[in-house]
Amino acid sequence: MTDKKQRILDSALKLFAQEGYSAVSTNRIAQDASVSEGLIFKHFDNKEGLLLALKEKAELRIHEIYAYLSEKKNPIHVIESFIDIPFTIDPSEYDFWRLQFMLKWDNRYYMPDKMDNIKNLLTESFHELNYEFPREEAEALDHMIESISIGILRDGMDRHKKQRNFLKKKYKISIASI
Amino acid sequence: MTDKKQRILDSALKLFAQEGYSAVSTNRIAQDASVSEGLIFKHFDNKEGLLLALKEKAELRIHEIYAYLSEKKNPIHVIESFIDIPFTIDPSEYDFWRLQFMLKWDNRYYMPDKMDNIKNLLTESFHELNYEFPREEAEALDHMIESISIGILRDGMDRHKKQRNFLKKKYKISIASI
DNA sequence: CATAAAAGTGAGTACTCACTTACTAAGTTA
DNA sequence: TAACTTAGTAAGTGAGTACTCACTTTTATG
Repeated sequence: MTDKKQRILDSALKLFAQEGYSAVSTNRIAQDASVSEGLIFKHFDNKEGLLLALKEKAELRIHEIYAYLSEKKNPIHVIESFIDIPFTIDPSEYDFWRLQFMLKWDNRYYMPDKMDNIKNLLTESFHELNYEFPREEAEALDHMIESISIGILRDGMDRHKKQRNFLKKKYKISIASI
Repeated sequence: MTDKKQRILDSALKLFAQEGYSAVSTNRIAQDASVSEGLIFKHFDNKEGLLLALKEKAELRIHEIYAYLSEKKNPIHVIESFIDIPFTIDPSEYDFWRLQFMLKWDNRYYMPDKMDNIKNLLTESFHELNYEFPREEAEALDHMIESISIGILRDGMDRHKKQRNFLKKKYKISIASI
């Protein structure tokens, strides 16, 4: 990965995440990255290639998260770590995740849930803890975390911090006060 | 509202919801509505005017929902009706709501939550029911309903039906089995 | 060092974009 | 019925679009 190729990806990610894929021209990406427009096509064939390159990274990251969760032995720890996910994203990665969430609305690039593995892990965990409806419990928690993630990506982490401890309390994970 | 003006709005809504605002040209809208392109600008000034017309409707609908919830006297009924919301949307309105959710990612058109009134109503309800953290409880439920709504808009209602009764059970609303 | 491949440029290309203009047809009202 | 407004059209407009191509510069390797 050359320096300029990386800069193209950085600029594309930033602009796509801020304004949407269709609203950003290859010209603007080139300018933002201080690179000739032609270079984009040398490296990524076409505009869509740029987007696909960004999506590949996302799949890797999701798999990393899954791997991290699945090595936990205690089901309580799986649930706790899952709740922690949106609160441990580094703000420098917000653009990256924002783009992934935006793409979920685009049928062309929406992949029917890569997160399913993680949901299964949660279901198992709730099952081990003898919850009555582990599948539904997992979906409910997943929904909350998805929605909290969206909130954080849209207006920062501060407004959502309270939810973290509240949820942990709800799932009887021992920690400090709310 | 003339027939052609309505057809322009219908086509714009459909195409914006399916492919995103920026990805749809006024030319395509005109063709889809079987209308001259110029007429769009006669009626709505510019492309953005089209979007704003669609957004106005959304604000009205959200207020209707709020009014409907706020006339419930029993807090249990407020919560139950809130859970019901995504399951009672008519599929013919999916495009309409899909567009609203998509626009939440667009800083230019995102209005810091028109849903706040509804969240306050939920908080009051949980308070009346003596929940320990009514505010957080309301946010959690709101998050779940938002995320379920997104799921329904993306891949239909069937996959999410179980969640409805599960949630009602969780909030001790008397109904049949899950 | 010679050479070939890869990285990078910038001026083009055909086409699409949102929007305008000049116009006609169909009401509506005085 | 004459004057005026509104609905509607078709053919533009210049700016911007994704992408190409002929070319130069840099980098790696035998």
